[in-house]
Formats: sequence, C-alpha cells, structure tokens
Amino acid sequence: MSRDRDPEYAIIARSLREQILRGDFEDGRALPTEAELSATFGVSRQTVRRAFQDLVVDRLVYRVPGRGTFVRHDKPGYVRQFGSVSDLMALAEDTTLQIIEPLTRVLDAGAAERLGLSDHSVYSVHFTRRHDESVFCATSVYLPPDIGLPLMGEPELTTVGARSPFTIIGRVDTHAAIARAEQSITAEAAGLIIARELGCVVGTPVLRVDRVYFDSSDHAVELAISRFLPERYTYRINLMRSTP
Amino acid sequence: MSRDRDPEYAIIARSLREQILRGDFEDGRALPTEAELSATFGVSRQTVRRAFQDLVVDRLVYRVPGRGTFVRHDKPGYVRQFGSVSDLMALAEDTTLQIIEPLTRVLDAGAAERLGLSDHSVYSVHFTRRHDESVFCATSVYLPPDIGLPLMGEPELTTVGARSPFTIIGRVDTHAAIARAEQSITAEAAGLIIARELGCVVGTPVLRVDRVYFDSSDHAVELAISRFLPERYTYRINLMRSTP
DNA sequence: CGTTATTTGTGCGTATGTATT
DNA sequence: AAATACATACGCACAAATAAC
Repeated sequence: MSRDRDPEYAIIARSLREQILRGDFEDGRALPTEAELSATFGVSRQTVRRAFQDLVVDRLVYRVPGRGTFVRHDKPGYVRQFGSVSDLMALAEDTTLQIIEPLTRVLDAGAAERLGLSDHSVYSVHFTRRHDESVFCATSVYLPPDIGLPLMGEPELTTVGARSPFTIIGRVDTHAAIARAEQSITAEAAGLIIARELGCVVGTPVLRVDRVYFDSSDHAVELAISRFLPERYTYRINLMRSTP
Repeated sequence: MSRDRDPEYAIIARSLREQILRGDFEDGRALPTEAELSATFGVSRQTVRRAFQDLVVDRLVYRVPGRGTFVRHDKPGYVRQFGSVSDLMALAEDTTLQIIEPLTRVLDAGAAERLGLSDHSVYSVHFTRRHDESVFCATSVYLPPDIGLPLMGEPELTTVGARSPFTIIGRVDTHAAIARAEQSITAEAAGLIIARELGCVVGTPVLRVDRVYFDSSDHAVELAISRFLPERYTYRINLMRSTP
C-alpha cells in the first residue's frame, strides 16, 4: 500500500538505526528479538533478519545465538572502505553534500602549491557531508582554474545550502579522467569553524584526510581536505599480500 | 582443506573467492549466475545468494539486476606497492620496539571476538615504537592462543624494557603466512596511559589504527591496536584507478 | 546434572517484482 | 515481446548456542 520505494527490510533497518542512535538500547539491553519485530512490523522473520544484516555490516550491532542482538559498545558510526579511486567516487551512493561556502575564485598560496600551480589563484568550495541525516564530515576542495571555472555553472556547487547526492571528484572526473590519488591521514583537534560544522566541542579529535587527485598526465586536478567526526566515521582499508 | 564445520554458503564463498583471486573473471566476464551455481554445488538459490552476500560486503564483486555478478576491477590489491602487508612488516627496518607489558595470557572478550575466538583467552603484549630515539607510537597486540603460546619463549617479547628491531607480525608470519589484513583508522583523545607512553598531554588527538591480520585460510592471527602521535607520524597511501 | 525454552543460524521451497538483454 | 538475472518477501524445518530451572 505504501508508495515507499524502499523495501520493507530497509524501513525496519532505518527504524532500528534511529532507536539505536537515540540511545534506546544503551545499557547492554538486548534489542527486540526477530520474532518480536516480525510481529510488530507484520513481516516474516526472514525480512527482519535481512534488516539486521545491514546493521551488522555497519558494525552497529552484534548478534549472539541463544542470547540476542546488542548494540556495539565501541563507537560504531559510518564505515567506508577506500582502497581505490572508484571507492572514493562511490561515496555519493549513500551520502549527501551540503554547500557551506559556494564555489568561488580565491587566492591561496598553500593550496596552489599543492596543486602544482605557479599562480595563487584557485577555485574553492566548502561543504559538509551527511549519512542518515547526520553530518559526519566537513570538506574543503581546491581546484585549478581550468577545472574550477567550468564548474561555476553548476547550481549544486554555487548555491549556499544546496544539497545533492554527488562527489566533486565525480564531476571533475568527467572533465579530466582521474588516474591516481595521493592521500595522507592524520589526527588533529577541531577548531572553531570545524567544531560548529560538525556539531562537536572545540578540541575534539577529528580525523583529517588530505587527498590530491591526478589525471592521466599526472597533473593535479583537485585537492580535498576533509575532517571526519571519529564517532560517526571510520576509515577502513583491506590490504592484500599479493595481487591475483 | 574445507572443514565440515563451515556452512555450505561459506564453502561456496571460499571457492568463488579463490577463483576470483586466481583471476578467473578478470576480463569483465560475469561470474556464474545464481541458478548455475545452485546447480553445480547442489544447493538452493538462497544459499548461493548468502555466499554472494559475503563477497559483496568484502567489495570483491558487485551485482547488477538483469546482468549478473562481476568482480570489482579496482580491488584493494591494486594498491599493493604503496599500502600492503609487506609495507607493514617493513616497519622494522628503521624503527625499534620496546616492551612495556610483556607477552602474557589475558582474558579479553572484545579482542577475542575480533579474532573470531569462541573463548575469551588471548595472548597480549604492549609496547612502544621509536624512530630516531623518539617514541611515535604505542601498540597493543592480541594473539590467539595457538599463535601466542609458542611466542612465550621469545625473550624479546617477555622481558620488560627489551628493545629490538622487529615487528610482531613478522614473527607471526613465520608460523602462519599472512594473506591479508583489515585496517580501520580513526582519531581519538590520548588517555592517561597512552599520553604517558607517547609523552604528550592527556586529551591530545592521536591517530588510532586497528589491524586484523588473516592467514591463507582466512583465520585471524593477530589484532594490533596502535596509537600514533600525529606530529611524528602521518599515514600515507597512494590510490590507483587501475593497474599500471 | 540434564531438560527445556528462547534466540539466532542455516537451508530449502515458492512466488512475485524489476532491470537488462 | 520474451528470456534472463538479480531483488524482495513469504513460508517452513531443523541445528546450535545460551540461559534458566
């Protein structure tokens, strides 16, 4: 009956996710059992199990046969795995971006140098990123003029407050194919601006990820500096010993 | 090789994983369909779907309704030159390790769970790591009993204050060859103990890296939790779009 | 000590929907 | 239009782990 494009299990998963994030099961109490949820939502037990799968993959809960389902005591959050450039672009799949400072031309010697530009003129845009309606990341993007100028026509980038489900690097990739990226990861204390945007206290540790993207001619086409809230985000990588 | 304790879907998943890593589906060819695998393995289509779930979660394949199942061409393995298991082992080349708490048997439910152990008994050792005589990292290592017990004979691990130029994972690798590792990175505030060991103020942001190493049978053989001083250490990775 | 009830895990069969070819 | 292939959803049965008695 419901015009919901979301399948049943996704609705159940979202409902449970909200309750968990609200702290309804904080004291080690178990979540409702499969049988209970199946009754209250009026679906089969298999559908409830399908909903729990998502929560387990997100490391939001763990399940023990014979006992029940429990929220993880260690901070869960949004986990993404970035092992390749495509993984970075796939970020748009389940997150939305909201413009804080629209795309404009600015003078920034540091950013220009990291982009390998002789001039100090770069195009910059600043935005936050959400998953499940909560902000987990604030990002500043710097682009060389030849990449940034054509993007000035995109209302998603030039309108303050605009929300859209895409990645800057996805747009850049249509102009200049990305071949590789250099990435460095460190920890730092949240400053005044970042703390306000992420909704945390000044001085809170945040994860800082700097990425420089290069096209096939090995010219830098984007510098992205992101600050992540650690309790809402974990950076995950799989490492292999050898290639197939 | 396959143990009868493993469920059917795990056997199918392992079989597919081996074929994928061997490169059987490299040229964009689709994997066998659910119906085909269900016939060849003599199981229901649901069981095949359950096997594919694991591969999708591991981002080894992606599935397209109406088309089929395909291996991701940008697997983590492609970044091996820059962020691989061997890189982690090479850490010993220019750093030294100093034992803070020697290798002992402890009860730790959390560590045991992450190692996939049914029992809570694990072997644990805690140490700092130096580069150029200054500490940049404090690490806690947890090992399953069958790996940890044989290491109790190593004086470098059981003597408080002992300094030596090696990595735990290097030792573990001689007992059980490491095939892959899962790594998650986040930021946190230094607690009392970590702050003292790293020589920083309590509350300072530190980079926390959790790694779980797996052998060729996909059994966890080591959990290492490291805290890095951001001003002395930055984590760098190069990401590639495709193979060079 | 075993017994029993509860809860999750595995596996099967079926039906229907949706996207692709 | 038809066939193919994955997605969702229901039903059922039994196994295994846990906890309470």
